[in-house]
Amino acid sequence: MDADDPETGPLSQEQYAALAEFRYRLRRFLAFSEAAAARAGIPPQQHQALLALAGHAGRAPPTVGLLAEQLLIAPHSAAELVARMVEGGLLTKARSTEDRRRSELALTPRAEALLRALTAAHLEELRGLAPALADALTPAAS
Amino acid sequence: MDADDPETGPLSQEQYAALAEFRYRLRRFLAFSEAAAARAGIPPQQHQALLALAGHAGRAPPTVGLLAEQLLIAPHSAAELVARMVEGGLLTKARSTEDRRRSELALTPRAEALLRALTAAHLEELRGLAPALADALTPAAS
DNA sequence: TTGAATATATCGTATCACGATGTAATTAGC
DNA sequence: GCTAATTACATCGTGATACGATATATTCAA
Repeated sequence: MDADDPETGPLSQEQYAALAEFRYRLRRFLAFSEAAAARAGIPPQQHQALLALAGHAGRAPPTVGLLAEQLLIAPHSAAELVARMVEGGLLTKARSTEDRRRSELALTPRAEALLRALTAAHLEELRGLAPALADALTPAAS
Repeated sequence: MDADDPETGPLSQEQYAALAEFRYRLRRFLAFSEAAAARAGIPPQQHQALLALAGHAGRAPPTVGLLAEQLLIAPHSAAELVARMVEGGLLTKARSTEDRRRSELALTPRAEALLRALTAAHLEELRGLAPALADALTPAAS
């Protein structure tokens, strides 16, 4: 643990405080996000899935594997997530005709409406948070 | 859901992509952090607890309730977390003499060493991440 | 002093991702 | 074109952790 030089710089109290502050702000943002998703009636991870899929639009049709990559979860966890979302009427899943191992995913109209409202709220929230986050970040890494 | 104007701005594809990118970078940072904690041999939440407590130093002695506030978890969840950390030799817990309902918390030497190494690694990681995060953030909220 | 509020603790539960494993489809090597 | 290896997704049982409900101890207010 203290194998590789725990004295890599004296690590001032200010640095602990700055990093703690940064993580606190991050938690607040994530809490805001989770609350917003909950108000919209979906689990936070499903919101993230919708955003990742929508953010990918324009490129190749998104698959279960792509979702796993974007959310940093195992492929079989993504498969379970997608199953829940299909059951919840947020996604449609269709075997790819080119590679029948793959399932191509698409947002339902309901999911698109949810994501639109959630994204607007998040952009609004970030407008206020961005400066504070940047501030907490810059002195920490200086 | 689409109760309050889902058309608050057309929400371009770029905005979805930018927000998705921001969240992806956030996930990568959090994944880095969790991996670093795991390498140090502690659960990520225990690392966050150590950081929150250390970042608070200089003010009144930290308590279970303060930890709950900083981590955005319920007081009784913080009590459970602290119990695990005391058992793991990371924290000491002592009833306050002023208000015997409170438990004052302190890091053990082992915890301080762990946190020192973890914080150094995180500041290093943030040095590289900060610009990218800021970039992903600014256009999103513009 | 009695009741309300505060701080922490305990117990059972639910969620969600994971590990291990399995199946179907595609590709590589020959 | 046939077998082996790889890729993509799926299923089942498990574990960690935060929560709700509740309880106890302590302090504060009137």
